[in-house]
Amino acid sequence: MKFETFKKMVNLSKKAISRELFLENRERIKIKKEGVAVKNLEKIFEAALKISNKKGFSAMSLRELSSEAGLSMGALYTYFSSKDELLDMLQAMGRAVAMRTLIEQISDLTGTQERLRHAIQAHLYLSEVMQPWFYFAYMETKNLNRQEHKKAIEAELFTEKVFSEIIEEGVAEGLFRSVDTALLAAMIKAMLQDWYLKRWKYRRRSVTVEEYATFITGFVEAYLLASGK
Amino acid sequence: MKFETFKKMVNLSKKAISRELFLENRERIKIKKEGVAVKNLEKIFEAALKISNKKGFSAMSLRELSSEAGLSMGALYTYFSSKDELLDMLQAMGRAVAMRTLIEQISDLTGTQERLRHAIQAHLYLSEVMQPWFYFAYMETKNLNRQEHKKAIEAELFTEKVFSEIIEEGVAEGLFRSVDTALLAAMIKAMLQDWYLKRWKYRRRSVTVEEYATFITGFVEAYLLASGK
DNA sequence: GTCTATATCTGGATAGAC
DNA sequence: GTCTATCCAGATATAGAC
Repeated sequence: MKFETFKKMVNLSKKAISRELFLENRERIKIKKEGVAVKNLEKIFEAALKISNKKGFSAMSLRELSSEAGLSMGALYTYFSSKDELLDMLQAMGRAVAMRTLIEQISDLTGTQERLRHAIQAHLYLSEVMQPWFYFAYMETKNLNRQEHKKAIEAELFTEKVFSEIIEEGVAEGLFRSVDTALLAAMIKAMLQDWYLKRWKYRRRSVTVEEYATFITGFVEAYLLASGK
Repeated sequence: MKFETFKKMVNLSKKAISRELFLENRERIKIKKEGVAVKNLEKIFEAALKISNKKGFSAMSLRELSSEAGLSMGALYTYFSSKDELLDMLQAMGRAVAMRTLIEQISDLTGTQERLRHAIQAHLYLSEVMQPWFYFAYMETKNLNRQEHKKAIEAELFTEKVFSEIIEEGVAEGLFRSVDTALLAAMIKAMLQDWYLKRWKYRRRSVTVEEYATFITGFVEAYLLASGK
């Protein structure tokens, strides 16, 4: 699948993401009209990621956020009741969208090798569509409260498990040679994360997300299909 | 080489690192007696990394640093003249120690495959000895001023180049098959970085740094030595 | 629903005693 | 060299007008 096809398929426009955010947090948001709320959340969300990814969430002042989002300080506080709550909202919302999309993408596929390729591709494409959020989530994990931090770790281990299970299946089938599946899955994760953590590098070198996906797939398969040793 | 042997060889005790820090910044530090300065810098350095790695440098208050380091606010300011300068000092110092050690380690080795293995191992072992600094440097890069930021990028690309040059050499010799060396080198970097960025994961799984080094070496060699495709 | 104005507190930084 | 006390800018958060 081409990246553009994927993008249309998952249909993760900024507005769609903001609507998710609104619905997920209906109880704590004071605004009642969905249209207004979604429009403003979209602005807050985008502005918060932009500033945080430049200087870190804790260094972002709410004045700055207010000016970047085009809303007053007072208005901001009708969408969340503290800066920490904003952090949790951003984190929880993005994670919910990402996890749901991933699960949708990786189910209903047959053939071990096909599934491995597709899982790698889906992870990469998704992190490309939601790049600012993925970068943010990675960099701010340590600033979350205990509960949210735990969920972030679980999400990392869950997506890793997607890979280790496919690999184990391939080993059981005799398709792949026997390897340390946990370590290999961790390495796949690390490589997938590099794509959104070091965008400057790959952009500078004009590497497309498709090329990157193809490279990783080839790299991993060479290891799994290697003859001896 | 075993990790413990490496550790003794490079002799990077905390005190040694602090002495470097003192010598590198002699002009901006007001304290004249080397003994006093090194002892306190050691405390400041360790405390700053500890707090920053927990909550981020910008969220660390100097009062907190002062209490963790066991020095008053006033005393802190005889070692640096602003919080930003402290950030730059930490960054510059660690980078200088790391780069020098790496260059020492990777020179004077013959045999392409041997050099590749050794480079991977040296990077990992070094990041293990200086783990708090490596984690800090990665997470705080975006908060550096333009000049320091540029140097951090250069250091990343320099170490990447170490790998791509060895690989290119191997390809020229006909030892390795022809691959995208830039991408492969970037992937090696990403995997090496995961070791110090996600220590919790590898500790939880009781993976030793030697095992990790062996795994990556095998992974990369399988790709470089793969037959067809 | 949104704004402006303001209360309150915490942070970085420094002066001056010892 | 180090400490305590203090200044003041800038932060989060809220009150009340519109």
